[in-house]
Amino acid sequence: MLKLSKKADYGLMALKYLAEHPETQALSAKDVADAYGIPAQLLAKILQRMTKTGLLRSHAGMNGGYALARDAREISAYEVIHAIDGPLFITSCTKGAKLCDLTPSCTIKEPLARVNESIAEVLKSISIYDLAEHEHVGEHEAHGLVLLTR
Amino acid sequence: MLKLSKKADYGLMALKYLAEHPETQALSAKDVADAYGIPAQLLAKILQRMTKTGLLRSHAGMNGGYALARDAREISAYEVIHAIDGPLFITSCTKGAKLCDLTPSCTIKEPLARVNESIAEVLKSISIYDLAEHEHVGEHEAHGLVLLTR
DNA sequence: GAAATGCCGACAGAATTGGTCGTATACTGA
DNA sequence: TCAGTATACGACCAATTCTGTCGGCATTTC
Repeated sequence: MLKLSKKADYGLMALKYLAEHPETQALSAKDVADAYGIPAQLLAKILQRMTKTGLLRSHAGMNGGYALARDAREISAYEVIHAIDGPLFITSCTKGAKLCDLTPSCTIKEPLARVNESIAEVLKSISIYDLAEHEHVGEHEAHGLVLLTR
Repeated sequence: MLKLSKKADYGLMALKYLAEHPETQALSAKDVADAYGIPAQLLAKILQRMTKTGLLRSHAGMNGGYALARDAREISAYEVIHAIDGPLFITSCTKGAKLCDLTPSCTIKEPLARVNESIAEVLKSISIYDLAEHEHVGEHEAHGLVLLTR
């Protein structure tokens, strides 16, 4: 429970991969899928989703593919997850429309909404850049991450 | 995505309810289920789970039921969720046994594990007591929660 | 011993997620 | 302008997970 969907995982992996290959103009869905052994068509759909929400730029045709729409530092894990899995988040009674049908049950919701916020904050504080490996500087970067997310 | 299971929700609600009725010796699964309109048998199983992990004390027979095993302040949301939904947590490739079967894919895991930690910390910082309503002192308590979970 | 309750495993139905297929559209280069 | 490589997108099937139910048993009280 409380785990990311595979799609979100794939999405994060893909962005990470793109972030690690800034030299290339664009990478096709297949390129990335092959790199990680992800079903190509599925990943394609995921990338398309992210394109629609402005995280990626796409280009059809030969040598086409996807590229980050912004600097990896400017794309948060939160955005990725949100783009792929929708509005998201804790507390199964997704508020918005009507409350938890039955009874004034969900008195729990309100406090949990705060937990929600906290988690969102954590995810927002992580960027794709943080996920990517930066040529063995890893030692230090990793340390930074610890502080970031603590 | 990333939402609590209904079971976890139910569990939290039930504990909250118990915390709000400290005067009674024990409340039966049915009592609680009726109070919130939750399927009684399902809730029963959930309460049993929590009993096994030591969050609740149970007592069979007439006027039996469940009661918190400790002060509400000493039971965290984390414990509840953990008891109900198992070991839990982010990153779909549940590490433990083998890694993500395919390729050295999950280079993402490591950084996400930290996110995981952060979320766990947040959940650990919330107690059942925080969820319960304390006779209109609410204003202040709620404020405290905000700070807590920032 | 009967009623109320907890305990537990098995299982069925529902919902969600993961993954595939087919087709249309766009771009590139020869 | 044609062939090949890509993305775009909707429909759909398959697999898994989650929710909820049932049945039988154990324990306690009256």
